[in-house]
Amino acid sequence: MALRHAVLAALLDGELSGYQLAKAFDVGVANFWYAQPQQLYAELTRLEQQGLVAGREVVQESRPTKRLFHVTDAGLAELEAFTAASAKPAFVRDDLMVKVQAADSVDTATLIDQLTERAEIARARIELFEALLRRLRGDRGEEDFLRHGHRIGPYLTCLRGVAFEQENRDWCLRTVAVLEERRHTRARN
Amino acid sequence: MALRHAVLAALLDGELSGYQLAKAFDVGVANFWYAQPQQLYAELTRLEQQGLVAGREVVQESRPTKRLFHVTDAGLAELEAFTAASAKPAFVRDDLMVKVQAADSVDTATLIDQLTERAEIARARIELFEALLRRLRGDRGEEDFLRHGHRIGPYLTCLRGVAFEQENRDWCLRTVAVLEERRHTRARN
DNA sequence: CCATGATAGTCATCTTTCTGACTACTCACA
DNA sequence: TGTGAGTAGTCAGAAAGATGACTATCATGG
Repeated sequence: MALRHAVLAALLDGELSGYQLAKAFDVGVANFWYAQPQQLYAELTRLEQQGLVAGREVVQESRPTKRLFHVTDAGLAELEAFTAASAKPAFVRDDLMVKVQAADSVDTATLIDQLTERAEIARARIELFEALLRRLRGDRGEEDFLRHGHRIGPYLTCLRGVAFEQENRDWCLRTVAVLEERRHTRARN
Repeated sequence: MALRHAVLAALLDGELSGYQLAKAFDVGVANFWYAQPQQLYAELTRLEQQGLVAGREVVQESRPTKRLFHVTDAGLAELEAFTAASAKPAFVRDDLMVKVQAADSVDTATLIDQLTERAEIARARIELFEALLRRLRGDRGEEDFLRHGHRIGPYLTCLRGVAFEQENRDWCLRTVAVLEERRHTRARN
């Protein structure tokens, strides 16, 4: 039950509707959690029943009525308790890594294609995250922001997101290079 | 259904019993997949029923009888098909990141403790992975091994594991430094 | 002689996550 | 005039993953 905490943490940034939350999970939150909109709506319902978030209806003209949620005091207490509890080490689960693990037995060309595609995705995400970082720190320098800004949580996780994706991209490109060289070497024999 | 493919990929390294597989998932495979022993036994049973792996009993004296599994041709074909199918982008799911996202609202000291602990875990894993890399490449240099060695799959994924954990450790330490400086700054005001 | 830890594995069940298929309204564009 | 894209949300059920409680044997150390 950790999606609930990810939702709570995401809602700290201000009131959000389920729909907006889904958008958030596509960018900033994507650094450390991934979820479909349906899951988020379901989670919000549960959290509201338990009094950890509270929602209010906002009638809009020219758009459907939405419900904006915010974290309650009970929700904050829950987050606090969650933080105090020991976390199990992060784990990566990556289909692409499974494929590379089997690299010696499967088709190299397919693998190279997928690695290249992944490197491109990583590149795009780096740009996205860096734009988010610039937005979060405003006109301040990074050091200054981290020292004196408020709400540095999202900034810190985003920093990790950038580093992760850079590493991801570098590794993909390096792996492609290795596989390609081996392909050529073998072709010559 | 991706654990199945992780198991198949892990079994490419040679015949393994469920128990040995569980060990493998604690080290090399941990780079890209995590699973409990019970899940692995269950998965092996399913894979055997579907003819993707085959097992043989090995009676041992001084130890319980075990079953060693290897990937069948059908299993290889399955891996090939899996590789050809598009992979969904990797995602990280990390409790600790959720806590950092909420850093502005939760207890800083707890967070610092957990980040420090995580950095230490990362350090230990880096050592573990580097030892594995040395073992895999034997007395060859990395470049030479990657060019001419066989079974480079596990080596490549392990490289990523090292990079991931290094980045992990660096980020944890950097985050600790930031949080600590803020704590002191605030104490002064 | 007893406890502990490593080897080897099973069973049943519970949670959590993921997916597909829906409804409904508005706006812009062709 | 209707078609697609964006906003906003719901429901039911399938799939995947995690957990707790077990059984056995042998070796080692105290």
